[in-house]
Amino acid sequence: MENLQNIRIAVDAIVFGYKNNDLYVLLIEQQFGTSEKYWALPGGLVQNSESLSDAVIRELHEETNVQLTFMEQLYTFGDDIHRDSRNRVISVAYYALVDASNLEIKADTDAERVQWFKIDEIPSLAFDHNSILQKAISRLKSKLTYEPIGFDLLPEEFLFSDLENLYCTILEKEIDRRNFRKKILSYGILEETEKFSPIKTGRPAKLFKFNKLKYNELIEKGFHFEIKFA
Amino acid sequence: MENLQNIRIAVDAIVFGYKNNDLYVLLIEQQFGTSEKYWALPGGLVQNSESLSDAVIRELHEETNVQLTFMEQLYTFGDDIHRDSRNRVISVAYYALVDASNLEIKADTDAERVQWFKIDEIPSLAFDHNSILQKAISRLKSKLTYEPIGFDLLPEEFLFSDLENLYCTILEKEIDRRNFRKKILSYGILEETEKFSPIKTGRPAKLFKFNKLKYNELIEKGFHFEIKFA
DNA sequence: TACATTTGCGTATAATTAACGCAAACTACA
DNA sequence: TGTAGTTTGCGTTAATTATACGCAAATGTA
Repeated sequence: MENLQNIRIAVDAIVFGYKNNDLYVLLIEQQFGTSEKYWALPGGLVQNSESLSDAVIRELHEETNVQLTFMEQLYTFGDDIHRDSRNRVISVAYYALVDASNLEIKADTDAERVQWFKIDEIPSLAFDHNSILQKAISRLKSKLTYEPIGFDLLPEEFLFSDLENLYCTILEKEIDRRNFRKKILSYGILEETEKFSPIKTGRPAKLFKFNKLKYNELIEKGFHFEIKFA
Repeated sequence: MENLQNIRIAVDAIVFGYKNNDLYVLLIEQQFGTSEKYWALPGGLVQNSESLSDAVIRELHEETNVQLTFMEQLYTFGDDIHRDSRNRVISVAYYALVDASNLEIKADTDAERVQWFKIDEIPSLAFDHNSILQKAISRLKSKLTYEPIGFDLLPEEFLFSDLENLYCTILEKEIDRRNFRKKILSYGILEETEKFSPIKTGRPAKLFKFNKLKYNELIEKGFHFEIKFA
């Protein structure tokens, strides 16, 4: 009377990068059959003896060579039982961040292309990947407001104006530069470096670092990071 | 060269109820082998042609007869590949709320007992269900502060003091009764009824209703529900 | 030297949160 | 019938936080 379960389980990754004041996502080109090609989120089936997060790491390593700075489970997509037309596949989606400022992705092979896409220039993707991506974007937006994950999209040392632009572009909001700076600095989670920006226009700007240790200490004491805008 | 995937996929449900100023969770007793019995979260394997959320509803219906007022995916547990000692099972956990104020759960059979447990009197559960439950509790706590799901734990018509107690007990915080009332009322998402509480002590209290329509209208306009305490 | 540009610090005002006072409306009981 | 006990419902004030700006400092460039 045992009714054998015939459901496959996959992982998919939404990898975000921030570069030149724009948010990007990493896509790969997949071949279906002999002619059809589709851009899709990197991912694939989970192996029998690897954890879900290991599966994501492995798939990303096979298909790209990005260095993740943050990764978190997003959602499990399994309500549309025909999301993959060939078999029933349930997908556990993870979203991740990288410092894309100076990043080379794996060279293209004939079989597979890998490419950064601007968030507002996403093509029609395979399966339900467009809606998965939408969910990831909305999670990224809200997470950005209550956890300091913006730093994971920036280089180790960054300008205040970069951080500010990151928030503006991703959250698609105007923001008062001076109040933003005041607020972030008041938290005491940034460290000033001795270095200055190499940019040659306007007053030279200090480079800052995110002090994760200090942040964790504060969290212990009940601190709560929050960035809100009107 | 196809390596057949041998992973099962299950759903588990964390059902919360609020009764007599205490938070409860619904557990069932499972039999392992001939003698071992363990309390566990309701749940089971997903069928080939049902969606994940349908699977949760079905399992809950088979094992209990609770009427859900809210349900949402919590997390997918699949990093510990030995979480079930018999097979590799990945579990998609959902948490749900019910109005437990006047609720009969399904009568016990010999095979299976169903019971409400106070949140601070949870026994040692099967598999990794204790840690799943912990994650659900912490999600419930944070969700309570930024979405009006507290009403889903109360009867249709409730006293302000009930709502207040619900927040106090679940969040384990003191809270100024008067400021809490002021804040909630200022949102304009509650409706006063003509009725009064049947409680015979102190000044008679009005019964209130949550106006979900009004709430949704406000959300459209950019409203954001939030309850914070020191 | 004047100008454009961007950084970094400050201040005034509005809005919100936190802390508390107290009368009203009931029951219970002497 | 009146007094004590209890809970509700509405208020006021002080402290804190958010918002909206002003402006000088430090560079490169014309």
